[in-house]
Amino acid sequence: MSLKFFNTLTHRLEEFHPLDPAGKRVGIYTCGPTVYDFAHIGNFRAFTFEDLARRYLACKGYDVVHVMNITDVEDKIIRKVRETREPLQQLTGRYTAAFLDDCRALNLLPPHHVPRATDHIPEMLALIGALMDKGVAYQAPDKSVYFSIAKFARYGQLKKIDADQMRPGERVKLDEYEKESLGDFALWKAWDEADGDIGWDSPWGRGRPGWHIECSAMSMKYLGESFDLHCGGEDLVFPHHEDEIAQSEAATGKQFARVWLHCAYLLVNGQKMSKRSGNFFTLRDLFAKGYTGRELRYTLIAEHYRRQLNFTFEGVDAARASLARIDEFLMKLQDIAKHATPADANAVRPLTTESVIELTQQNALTSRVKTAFEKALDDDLNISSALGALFDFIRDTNKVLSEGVLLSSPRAAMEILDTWRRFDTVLGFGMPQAQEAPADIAALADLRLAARKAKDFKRADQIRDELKAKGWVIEDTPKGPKLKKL
RNA sequence: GGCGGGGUAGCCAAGUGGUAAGGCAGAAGUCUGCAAAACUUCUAUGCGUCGGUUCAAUUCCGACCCCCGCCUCCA
Repeated sequence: MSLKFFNTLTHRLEEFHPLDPAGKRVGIYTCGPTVYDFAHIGNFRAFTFEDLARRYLACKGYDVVHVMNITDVEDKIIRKVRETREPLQQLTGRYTAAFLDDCRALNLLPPHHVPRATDHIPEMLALIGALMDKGVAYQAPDKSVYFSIAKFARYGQLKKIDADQMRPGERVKLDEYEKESLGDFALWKAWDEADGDIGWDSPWGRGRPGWHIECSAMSMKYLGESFDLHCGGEDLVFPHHEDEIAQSEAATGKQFARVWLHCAYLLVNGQKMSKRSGNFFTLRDLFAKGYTGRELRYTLIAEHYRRQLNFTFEGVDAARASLARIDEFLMKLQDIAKHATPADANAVRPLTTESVIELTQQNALTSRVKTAFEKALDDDLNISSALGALFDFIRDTNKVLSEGVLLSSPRAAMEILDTWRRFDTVLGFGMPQAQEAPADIAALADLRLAARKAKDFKRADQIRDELKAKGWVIEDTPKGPKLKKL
């Protein structure tokens, strides 16, 4: 089956083929955070979607090299340094560490390279130099260096921008710049007093890099002048990615990234997140409300990346309930698999007629879900369809379980768990861990069992309530009572 | 003004020219001392509105309404 992605560059669904002639290595560059504050759940929607793309490529057998930058010098950072007087490196170091913590909480696979902008000033200067040499960049009277979009005929590949129809936003004061053309963007920003001691020497004077140049310099350094995938939020399409293409391709004469993937915005209660409307959340805010990284991961990943995701607490609660269903299912299987013998694990135990039937029945379900899962994700990461297939599988297998068929077959349970582990390399939800009850809890459970046997149900229910208050749920199964941590 | 995405049950959401996956929530039943979990059944004559094409449209075409995003440093 072939993997298809919706390429922003061509605006079409395209079959994915790596640049690598061997068809093996895939380079992905994802635009990382600007570390001047905690990242919010909207940021993490993008990072989670990129993680899914990366994991799926790996699942398909590609050798993925994932690069994500850390923007650690930029206007907002400089403003914060000025306001707080905290040294730049200390400030960005702190928020970088917080960001990486959050990534771990969401079970995002660490990128293979996490380059910081300030560590790559020489690479950026070299790129700017090349653009100056080619005559597509110029130094303006304000000493800043700009890229001249008029010199790059292909400008506007990602987004059809008609300069005459543009309505400049309100965030930029045009008269602050001395550019030749409105659309020109800064490659190097000349130092001014507000920058304080932040700045680097360059052939064009002291200053700091423009926003886009770091991504071009660092992606090409780690992935080569041409590479496979470049991802980010849809808000980066213009101007950020457009400008990256212009400056990279103008410098190298080669195609920059071949496939561009952009995820849609996350809204909160139907509106754009903003601190003013009180619907602005970081991961920390949600942890404080009792939600886990895993629950957020499910929430963020469960909606197709090109559709707007409306984040609501009802949505996270639904994610929690869905995960509980999955966990219940997996723990039931783990319980059965626990009784496996070494022979089961090595699959050399002679099969009984009964277990052959069980395995055959289960193999049919398993192969169906594998096919459906892959077919769904091959289709531009259609996660809804993939999860649908998974829940179909859970229902069908539960049915077999409730008929008592699988209960005696640790080997079948192990095989299902193996299949699930493979799905989970893509989903990253993790396998649930049944917790052993501590002695005092187990003792209470024994007391309850004794009460039940004596038909003292009032006492038994009392103990059940007591256990619940201590965070343990007791379930009576045909094999006896089972304790579960809440 | 330009460009783009979307409107499917209470909520989230997949999908197809042939009569609506899945999850959450809800109802009833089986099981249970009672529960829990699981299973079974039920919950959109309907897929924004109005036209058109077709044997047949939610799916194609046209018009319209509504929501959302981007249009210079926001993932």
